[in-house]
Amino acid sequence: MSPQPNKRPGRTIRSVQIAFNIIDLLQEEAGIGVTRIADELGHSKSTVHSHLRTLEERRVIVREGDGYRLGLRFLDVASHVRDQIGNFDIVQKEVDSLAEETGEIVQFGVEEYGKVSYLHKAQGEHAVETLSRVGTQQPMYSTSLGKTILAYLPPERIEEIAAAMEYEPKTANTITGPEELFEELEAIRERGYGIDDEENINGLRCVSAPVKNDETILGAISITGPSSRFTEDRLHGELADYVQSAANVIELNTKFS
Amino acid sequence: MSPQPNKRPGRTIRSVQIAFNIIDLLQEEAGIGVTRIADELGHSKSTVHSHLRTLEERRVIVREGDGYRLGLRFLDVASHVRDQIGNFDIVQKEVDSLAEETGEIVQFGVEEYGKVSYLHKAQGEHAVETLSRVGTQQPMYSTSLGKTILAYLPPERIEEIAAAMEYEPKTANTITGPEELFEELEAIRERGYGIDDEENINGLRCVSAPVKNDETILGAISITGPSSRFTEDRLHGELADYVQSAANVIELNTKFS
DNA sequence: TATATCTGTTCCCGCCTGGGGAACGTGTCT
DNA sequence: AGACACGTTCCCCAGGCGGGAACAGATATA
Repeated sequence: MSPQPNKRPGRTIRSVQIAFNIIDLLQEEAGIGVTRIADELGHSKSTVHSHLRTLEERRVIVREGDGYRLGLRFLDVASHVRDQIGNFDIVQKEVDSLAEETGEIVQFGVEEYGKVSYLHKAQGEHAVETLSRVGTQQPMYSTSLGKTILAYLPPERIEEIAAAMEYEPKTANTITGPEELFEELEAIRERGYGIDDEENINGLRCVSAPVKNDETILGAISITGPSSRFTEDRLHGELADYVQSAANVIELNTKFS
Repeated sequence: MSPQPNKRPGRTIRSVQIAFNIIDLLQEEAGIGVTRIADELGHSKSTVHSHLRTLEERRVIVREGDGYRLGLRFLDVASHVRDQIGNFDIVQKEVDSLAEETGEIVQFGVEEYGKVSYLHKAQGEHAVETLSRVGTQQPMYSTSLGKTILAYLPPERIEEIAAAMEYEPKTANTITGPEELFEELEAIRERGYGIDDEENINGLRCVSAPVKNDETILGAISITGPSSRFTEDRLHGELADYVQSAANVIELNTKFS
């Protein structure tokens, strides 16, 4: 469940861990009850019971029929989170319109904990289905969004993230080590946009452009599609132009906020 | 902070309460640190510290600069929550298009814990600003969404919710007691849509139509605007037609899911 | 109707965990 | 240097929490 390079441990609180295990479980599988949860997590029913009570009182979960699901409060929290990130409205608008214009998948991502998290995603009409989903994370070395954001982070942050990185080859083209990565980052900085040439998923290519506020990078915007439609030429030409101008629009609108 | 009619208490876990107090606090005010949180909640720094560690490990919160904010993981959770509710895509599409068509505020809400929670909201170009926000809750007796949903809940559920209700007069028109409420619900069932005639906020009127799946109500869709534009005639004519046909579209598309 | 077997709930006990105080380390203002 | 923020760590001890078991309904099986 957690083969990730563990963070500094410090002191961690068991009850809270249990509570979030329950939440995680309910996220994956809604509508289950006390007994099922207790089995799944290896706790006694009474323990789970008091946790459910607590979470219910907090409106974190809701009793529905005979089972629980996550509460709508999370929608509220999510909208607060988006607001905290920066001017989300502009990003959303720009992503949506680019998706409509091109018909492909357009995403906006930011760095969090050394990974890329998708803040918003829009799919045009002939968009391919991908597994990425708003809020989920992907590695930085195998995605164009990740590499592009990484390229513009402060050098010490790059080092820090790169040090904790575990290069898992997702396809034949995936970057497999730091040297290769640093070269790639340099290339991105030179040309101003990042490429994913079937490095994360076979058959898919992406281009992405950085969105900066002054000198600090906020995130990146990318467009994704099948290699058949995304030829080398289009990727470095038309498509790169698209994401770069979209990034510009966002930058201009965020500048004065 | 919690003047609501308390639920059945049972046993509740203190650490988890503290954890969510921290989350709530960070939702309201991002970027604060250990000391500030400790002061605000009346706990020792060490206590707060271990909680923050736990939450950070869980990716619930993120350290940013010198302070914490809620993590993007919430976006993921939120999208799961929406999926669990029903076919959210259709709802979203229908709400958006109705908002664009009419230029006003359109919302979709469901009942949770005896209140209305907004699942989605879209504002057309000359939409008024309202305080409602996705995920937040409003009382059922003073909103058209609430009354409409309530009208189509099973009778025993209506009783249950009505019993726990505290009628707070928000404007001169707010419903102030059960008799009045039940009459209103009956009227809604007869005409098939609900009205809010400045009962929640002065100067604002709404119409809403129920969205059902077979006999169970899923939620309701509403349109909101200033009384100047929302005359009696338009409300019961054109605007009622709008929400009802939108509700129909949603019903037809959800039916086979 | 009785029996069995699922649920969810409650009770109580004893261990251990989590909350608090205080000391420590570090950086940033005077 | 000093003073005062901040976050972090350490340790203690009480009481909170996890767990087992008993209890209460609801549903199924005979």
